[in-house]
Amino acid sequence: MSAPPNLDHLHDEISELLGRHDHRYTSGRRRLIEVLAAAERPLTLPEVLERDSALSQSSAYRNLDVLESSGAIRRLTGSGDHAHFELAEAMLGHHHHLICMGCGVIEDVRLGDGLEEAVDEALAQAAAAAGFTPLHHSLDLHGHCAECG
Amino acid sequence: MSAPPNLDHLHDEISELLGRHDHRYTSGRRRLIEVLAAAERPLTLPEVLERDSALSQSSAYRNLDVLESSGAIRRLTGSGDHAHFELAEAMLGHHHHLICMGCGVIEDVRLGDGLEEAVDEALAQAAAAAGFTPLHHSLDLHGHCAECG
DNA sequence: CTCAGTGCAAAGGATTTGCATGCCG
DNA sequence: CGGCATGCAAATCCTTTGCACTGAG
Repeated sequence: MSAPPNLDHLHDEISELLGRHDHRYTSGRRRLIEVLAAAERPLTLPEVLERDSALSQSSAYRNLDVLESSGAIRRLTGSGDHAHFELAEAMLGHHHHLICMGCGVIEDVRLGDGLEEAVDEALAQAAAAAGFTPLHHSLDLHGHCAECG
Repeated sequence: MSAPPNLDHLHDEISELLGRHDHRYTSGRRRLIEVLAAAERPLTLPEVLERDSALSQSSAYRNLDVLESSGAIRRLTGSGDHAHFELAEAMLGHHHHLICMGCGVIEDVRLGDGLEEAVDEALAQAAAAAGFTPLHHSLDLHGHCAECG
């Protein structure tokens, strides 16, 4: 579950998503996906560039935008200066995040289905009362990682 | 509970918090607190300045930092370009947020105590397994507000 | 006096964009 | 060919900082 799916299948899925949005699955985009798929946690842009030095900053940002708007990846904000990127839940499955308030690192966690359902239901009610149309929820734990004590 | 506490009492509490951190409760800081207390939802810096034109941008940012580090207010990130600010939970009580993906507006919501406890317990277990020290959780619903359909 | 607080203007820094070129379909 | 994609450099824009000044104790 925490392991990424087969790479060939992953590329097929992404290709399909991009095609549906009239975008090409170019080599730069494929490299981004491979970096994210190989990572064990959400990465910042500098971390992505570190792991594949052939990527250029501006194209990487542009392609992460394209991948995000096509539903292939997810952008996480709120932890320090840099946004973090990870494969979308369609690929990784629904999960949440542990966010270190010291160094900003983010790790994935999964909770029980029962709890997820209870949360969704409670939020759906609150949303309805406020005139909101719910799309998805995020549930993060803020604290300190092992390194930051 | 969703109504802010009595203003005098609020100022006393903030004053106490600031004093504990060796900061003064100056008029600029008082004005910030009054704007946030009067708001029905978390505000961005431009929204704060709009509501009290006597505030200057840089001092407002500086004072919001001081207020945040003293535990008087909370900074919310991840919704659009601007951070949002609201009184800390010590003042407003524990709650969560509905975040509009269209216009970025944020509204407060409260969930049942039972659910909160279940969430905390599940997160505490996950955190322990990952070597994280949990401090607090955040639970947001992302969707579209009534305006953004 | 002393030192935190203030405000203006300028700097910082993550992210975005203009533009000329390259490449896929 | 035609238009999306790329990459460099420059621009944007929220936020922070330098510095000289003011005010409270």
